[in-house]
Amino acid sequence: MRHAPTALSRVSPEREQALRELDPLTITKLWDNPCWLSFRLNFVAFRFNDPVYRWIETRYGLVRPEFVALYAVGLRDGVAAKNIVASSGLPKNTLSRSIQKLLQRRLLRRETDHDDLRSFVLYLTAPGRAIFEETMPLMIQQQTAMLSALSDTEQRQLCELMDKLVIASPTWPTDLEKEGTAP
Amino acid sequence: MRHAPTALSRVSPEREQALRELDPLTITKLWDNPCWLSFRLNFVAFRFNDPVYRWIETRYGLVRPEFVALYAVGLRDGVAAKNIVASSGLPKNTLSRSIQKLLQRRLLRRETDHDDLRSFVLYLTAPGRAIFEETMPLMIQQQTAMLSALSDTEQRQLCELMDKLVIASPTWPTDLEKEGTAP
DNA sequence: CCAATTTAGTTCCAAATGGAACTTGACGCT
DNA sequence: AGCGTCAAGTTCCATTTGGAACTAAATTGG
Repeated sequence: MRHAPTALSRVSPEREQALRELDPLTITKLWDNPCWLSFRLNFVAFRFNDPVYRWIETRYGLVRPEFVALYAVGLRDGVAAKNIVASSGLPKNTLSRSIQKLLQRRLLRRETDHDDLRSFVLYLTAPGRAIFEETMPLMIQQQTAMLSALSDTEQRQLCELMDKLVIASPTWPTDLEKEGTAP
Repeated sequence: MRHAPTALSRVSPEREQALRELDPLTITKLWDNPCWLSFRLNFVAFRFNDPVYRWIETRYGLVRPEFVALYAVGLRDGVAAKNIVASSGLPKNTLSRSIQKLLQRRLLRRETDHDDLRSFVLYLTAPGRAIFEETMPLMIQQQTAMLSALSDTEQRQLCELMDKLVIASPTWPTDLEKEGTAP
C-alpha cells in the first residue's frame, strides 16, 4: 500500500482553501503515508489535548498527568491509581507523584481499600470537583467544535468505529515483532 | 450529553469477553464520558505509538522525537525542521536537538536552503533510509492488526472521517475559552 | 500453612523535556 | 534604503519524566 485509502485527488475543491493552511509535510503524512491511521489519530488527538492541557495548566497549575488523575476520579469516584495507570498508559510512578500533589492540594482524598490493603481508593474533594465541573463544559465545547465538520450521522459512525477499535484492543500485539507465533 | 453516543447497552454479548479484559475505568471513559472523542483517540493512538516507539528505541537507540524526525524525512525528502514542528506538534527545541543527534549519527544529512538562508533542507542518508525501510513494514503490520476488527468498508469510512477532521483542523480553536467573539 | 511470586504504590536518579531568551536571516513599510 | 517586526533554528536551565530498584501486601502452589 503506497497511498492512504483516501487519495489526495478526492479532495473537493471547496476544501482546497483549508488545505493551504496545512503544512506540506502534513499533507504528505495524510495522503502519502502508509501509516495513515497513526498520523490521523495523533494529529487530531493533539489538537484536542494541547488546548485542554494548556488551559488546565494556566488556570489551575495542574500539569497533564495531574489532570489525567483528577479527571479519572471525576468520572468514577473510588478508582485506584492502578486503574488510572491501566486506562491512561502513563507510568505508575508519574501517576503516584501526581496523586500525591493532588492530595497535598486537597483536590483528592483517599482511603485504604479494605479489600486490598496495598491499594487506595480515591475521591474528589469539593474543590477538586469544582475544577472538574468547570473544565468539563469547555472540553465538550472543544470537542463539539472539532466535530462540527461532520454530520450527526458521521459523528455517530466515528464514535462506533472507534468503539470497535477500543473493544478489540485487548487482542492487539503489545510489541512489534518480525514474526508472530501461531495461536 | 451524559453518555457517549454508543451506550454500554449496545455492546453485543459476543464482545463481553473482550470487555472483561479492559480496566473498569477504561469502560467508564468509553461509555460514561462526555468527552468520548478524546479518550478514544488517545487510547487507540497510544496502543499504536507505544509498541512502535519501544521497538525503535531498543532496536536503534532512537527516542521518540528522533524517530519522528527520521520518519518525516523518510516520507518527504527535503523538508525543513519547521515542517516537522508544524506537523508533529513537538516543540522546536526538542526537534532541533533530535535532528542534531541524527546528523551526528549520519542518519540525516542537511543543506542550507538557498531560498531561505535561515533554513536547512533535510535528507536521509543510506543508513537512515535503511532504518525507515525496515521499520515501515512493522508499523503497517501493527496498523493492520489494529484495523482487523473493522471490515474493509469500515476501514475506509474511518479513514475518510478522520480525513475530514484533519482537513477541518485549521478552523478549530487553538485555545479553550469561556466565550468566543463573533467572526 | 509457609515459601515463592506477583502486584500496588513509592523513591531514587539520570536523562529528556520544553519555556524563554538568543542569533541570524527574511520581510514589510514608509 | 533603513528600521522594526517576524521567523528558523539553537542554547540555557529549571522542571518533568520514567526505568529500575524498593516496600509491603496479596496470591499461588506445594
